[in-house]
Amino acid sequence: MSNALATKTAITCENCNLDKLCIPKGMKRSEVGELKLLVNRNNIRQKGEAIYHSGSPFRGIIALRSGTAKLLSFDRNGNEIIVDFILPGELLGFDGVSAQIHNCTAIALETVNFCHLTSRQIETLTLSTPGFYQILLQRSCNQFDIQVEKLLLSRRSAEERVAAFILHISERLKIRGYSELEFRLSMSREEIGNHLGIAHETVSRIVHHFQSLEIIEIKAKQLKITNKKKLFSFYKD
Amino acid sequence: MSNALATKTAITCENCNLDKLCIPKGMKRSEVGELKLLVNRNNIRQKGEAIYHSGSPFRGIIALRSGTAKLLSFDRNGNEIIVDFILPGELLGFDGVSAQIHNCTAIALETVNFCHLTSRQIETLTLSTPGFYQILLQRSCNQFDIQVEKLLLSRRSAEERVAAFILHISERLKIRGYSELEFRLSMSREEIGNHLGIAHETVSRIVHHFQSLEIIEIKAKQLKITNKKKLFSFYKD
DNA sequence: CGACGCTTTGAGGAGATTCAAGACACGTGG
DNA sequence: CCACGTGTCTTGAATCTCCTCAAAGCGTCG
Repeated sequence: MSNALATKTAITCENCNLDKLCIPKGMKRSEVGELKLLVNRNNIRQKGEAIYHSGSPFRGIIALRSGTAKLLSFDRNGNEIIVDFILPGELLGFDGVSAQIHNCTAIALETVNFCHLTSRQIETLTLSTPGFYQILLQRSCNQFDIQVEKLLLSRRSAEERVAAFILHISERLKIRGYSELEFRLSMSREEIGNHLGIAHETVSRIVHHFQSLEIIEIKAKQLKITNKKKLFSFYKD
Repeated sequence: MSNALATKTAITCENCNLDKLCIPKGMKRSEVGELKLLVNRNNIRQKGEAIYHSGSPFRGIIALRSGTAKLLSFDRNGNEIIVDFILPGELLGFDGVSAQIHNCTAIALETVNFCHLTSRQIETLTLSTPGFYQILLQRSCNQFDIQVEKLLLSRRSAEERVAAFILHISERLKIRGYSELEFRLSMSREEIGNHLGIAHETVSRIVHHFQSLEIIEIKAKQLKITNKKKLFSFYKD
């Protein structure tokens, strides 16, 4: 059992990120059952398979129930640029809303299981749940805040970026109820570097450096944060 | 007359960016008059004055009628990081939608005149204009596409970034009906560098380099693109 | 067990930064 | 209208961070 994430019960409507769009904002708990019926569950993709492709028509929002994915675009030379990693319980597909055509490609980093809320189903929800659209709007404007956060990060040193990366993953896993101090990094060094805008060799060197400072323990993809405070000081100092 | 922008008639509801939110998407031309009555026009800020501050409550969307502004955040040391420049006819304020608190500060780079569509007025429009919310959603998800564009740009050389910066400004001015080949850069080299993530000395050197290649002519803040094709090749090759 | 891909480690080099100093532009007041 | 001062812009030189290239180590999976 190498994948710590897989040991937890799969994400359901009640604990997936979509709940933030339903339960707290006017949608009654009883209605969540309705949502359950609405949503297409148990879609599977194997490692390396695409969930959707850049250029394909937008078909709705996706929620990862288990597994991890990468969201990527391509530069003018056709090299992939990893825009984000999507962790279990997180949402995917907003890159298709604006133009109704996906701007990015989503690829499974390991076997993933996901729900699919189609455009039509979103319409249904909009009608039955007043405020649903407003929530979608807030959620997507949230992208703006995230964008600013990423901009700030892009100005910082390679070391600070790696520290921030580990802390962000940790925080996001924690929110969904996973262990925040010990988890598996499903992505390669190459993919981490790509996402952070640094060479994979640099990632390797920094991870090694953090280990020698006894901030983390890392063996292959399994990561353990042993001194979160110190790691955080790398990011915030 | 040093400011080429000021020579054009001021932006009105009919040619401001907001029109994209109304006319093409279900709002009849006749209703635009209604919008005119709704909107608070002729707000003024002098150079250096804030339009809104980070941390202040969201009060609605703003459309610049004339003048230029910068949208900024602060890093952990309190240094400003310029998230974007806002040109005449463009919209401002989406950084406050998600949390209902502004995430950024907007400051006039020269005297600006702007319209203000308050949250309440947005509500009114939502009720009277079906699909208005959907359009706002698309507009804000558009942020996602822009974010990807910026991510790609952040991976490129300083020279490519400056080329892209000039071309982007040119394109945005063109869309609003201004000259695309000759315009005034209201922001300082320092501010350009800040925005692009490079030192202001580097901006200076690159601008000088482009001049020596006869791609642009620049005198103080006045810019003329003399070889757009070549400039574009710097960006896309 | 062997092959392949991923990761680590080292050496050298390129691009951009930082620091420093001088040129220029602009607005102010005499 | 010009002299002056301040802030912006330019230019040069030294330095640094991170990249690229290269090769070896390690793990994983057929």
